[in-house]
Amino acid sequence: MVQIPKTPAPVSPDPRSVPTSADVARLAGVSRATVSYVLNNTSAVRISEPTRRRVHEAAKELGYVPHAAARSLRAGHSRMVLMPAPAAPVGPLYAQFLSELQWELGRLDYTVVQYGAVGLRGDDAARAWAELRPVAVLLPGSDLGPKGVTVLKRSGARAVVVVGPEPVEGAHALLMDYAAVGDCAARHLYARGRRRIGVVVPQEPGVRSFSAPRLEGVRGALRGTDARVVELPLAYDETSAARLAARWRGLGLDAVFAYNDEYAMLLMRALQDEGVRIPEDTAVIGADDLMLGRLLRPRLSTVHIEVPSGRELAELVDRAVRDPNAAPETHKVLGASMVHRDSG
Amino acid sequence: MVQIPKTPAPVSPDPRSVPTSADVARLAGVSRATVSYVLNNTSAVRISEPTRRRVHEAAKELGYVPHAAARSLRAGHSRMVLMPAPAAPVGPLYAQFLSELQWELGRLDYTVVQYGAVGLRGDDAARAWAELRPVAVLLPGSDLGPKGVTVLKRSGARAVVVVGPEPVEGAHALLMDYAAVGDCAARHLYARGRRRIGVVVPQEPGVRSFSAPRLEGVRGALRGTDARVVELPLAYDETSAARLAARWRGLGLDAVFAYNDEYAMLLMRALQDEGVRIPEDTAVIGADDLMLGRLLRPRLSTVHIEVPSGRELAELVDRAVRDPNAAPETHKVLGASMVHRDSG
DNA sequence: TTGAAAGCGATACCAG
DNA sequence: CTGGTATCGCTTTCAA
Repeated sequence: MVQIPKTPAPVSPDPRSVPTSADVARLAGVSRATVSYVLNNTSAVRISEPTRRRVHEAAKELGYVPHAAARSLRAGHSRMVLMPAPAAPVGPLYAQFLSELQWELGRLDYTVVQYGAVGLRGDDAARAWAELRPVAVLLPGSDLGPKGVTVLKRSGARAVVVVGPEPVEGAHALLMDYAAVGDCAARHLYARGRRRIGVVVPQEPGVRSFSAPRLEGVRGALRGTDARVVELPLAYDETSAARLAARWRGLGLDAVFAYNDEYAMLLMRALQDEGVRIPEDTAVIGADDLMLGRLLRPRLSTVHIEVPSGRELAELVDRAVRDPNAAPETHKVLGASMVHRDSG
Repeated sequence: MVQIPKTPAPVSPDPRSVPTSADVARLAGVSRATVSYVLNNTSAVRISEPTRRRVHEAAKELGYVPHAAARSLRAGHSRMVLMPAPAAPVGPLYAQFLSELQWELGRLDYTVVQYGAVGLRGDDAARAWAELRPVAVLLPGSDLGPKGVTVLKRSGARAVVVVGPEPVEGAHALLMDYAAVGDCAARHLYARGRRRIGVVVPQEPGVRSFSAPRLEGVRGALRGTDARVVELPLAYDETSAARLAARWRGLGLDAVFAYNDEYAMLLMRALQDEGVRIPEDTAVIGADDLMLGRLLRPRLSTVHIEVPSGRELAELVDRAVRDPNAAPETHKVLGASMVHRDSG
């Protein structure tokens, strides 16, 4: 049987197809190996200058771009750091943290990839992430169990880092102790003589994991005292705020901790419209220390949250990648401190 | 010459190495092909039920996860939609748009990947993106020339879509006509008798490409009239705002268009502290129609910007991927409309 | 119904 | 200094 040539000798390569290193080699009149050496500046081998030029020119002429998948398949590893993309829009604090992190990891020669896997939860999500064979996985919020961590590690991830309220077996952790935020606010209010304290809990889904610990922090700080805590569900719209404000006097509260500065502003406005004096009748406290709060009148007292620095996390990732067998580190990274202004 | 066996018969496979489909095949006592058939539910081939079970069990036992790179290398394509991750934190409007987009593309079975390539600009960035061989590339802001588009297309991207102020040769475009925002504000102010109009231009780098067209829109709308336009650089901090407010009366302005609601709030607060009455002495107008503006007193007039729906963009991407040869579509997606409240 | 084998594109070893 | 070639993990014909 006549042997059919593998490549039907495309004298003029189809311009519609993606050029490979073989195409470059052909055009430059060298082997694929040489192309690889030249384009990667491999120092172990010395290629003559004329050859280098021919290769570079051929690559440019064809518009050659190496194929990342092929490369990392061959190499057996990549420098991809994977993060699940947040499902819902997140606040300015997180956005700030994220871009800092990207920058810092970029400096360490990692590539940050935010992977939008909607609709996948827990271990399914872990499997989807593992398919990409990232060298490290960063999990803000961490809706992942120890099993998910195992899946990721078995698939080659040298570091799994959760950034969230609680540690996960087997993973490094940057512990955001949100309860401390509530604790901080509660102590402040208590010290200033407030005894009937409302805590705003956003009704929006998805922030539950942030708001619940804050509420618990307040409860914990006031347990065993003569202060009372009332949970106040609030949606982020004017109507909801107005409704809450309308029944304010009936609630008999002398202070409110409002989850964050944005909810604080919403509620404070509604209370003022209702004739409630702040801070005389009711003290109002926010969290996150946004610019916003400084611009309100009265100026908003707030809990300043020290988010982990992108640099800190980037370095943790790098350490973990270099020594995957080290015991998981757990850092508490959330300093909460009261910024006392005028509202309470 | 004695043939050395390729695989040195690892009877008990190293548990530290990542399991492959070959490991699954070995454990299940079948061939790799069978494993692939079973795990992908290939309908063209019928595999006996006992075999299926053995394969599934083996896969689970090993914690097998397929290798995305290998798969897409073999397949010659992927369903990855790539977006450069924003270098600087972005506003709530964009964040909202982004998560909607992710959801909609997910429904169409694409995977959205935000790629954080810091420090790369223009064509270098395009090359870095092209290495991932995405099926489509989405470019918010579009600091990319036609050459970059060519690179992406030659590397197999079936759709390149810019979402920004101006179209790019060869790419689909969702045109955000930011000049219309300035135009809208200017006409409104002019109609209400304002003639000496300030335009706040953020000093922060990175928003230049958004602020410049807004300023131009104002200029364009007032060209040939008796109104005067003054550019007002402003950094997003209280000091800068106070400094600007201090020299306000000297400027002799009767209106200001403040880039967006956040800058508007910052400036408005500083002006009020300086005793400038709003809107009597100076009208203040923002943009973006954030919740924020409704809560200020006076309520902030603002330009509502209709951002493209994630759905719209997702469908454009899908159309383009299905028919890559169709002429690039260009849509104007930015409706700007005045929301008149109390501040001007 | 299952298995053997050919590649996808890039790299690195080993000859020449 | 340069060229074959085996290999990474997976899919998919083609044969058995």
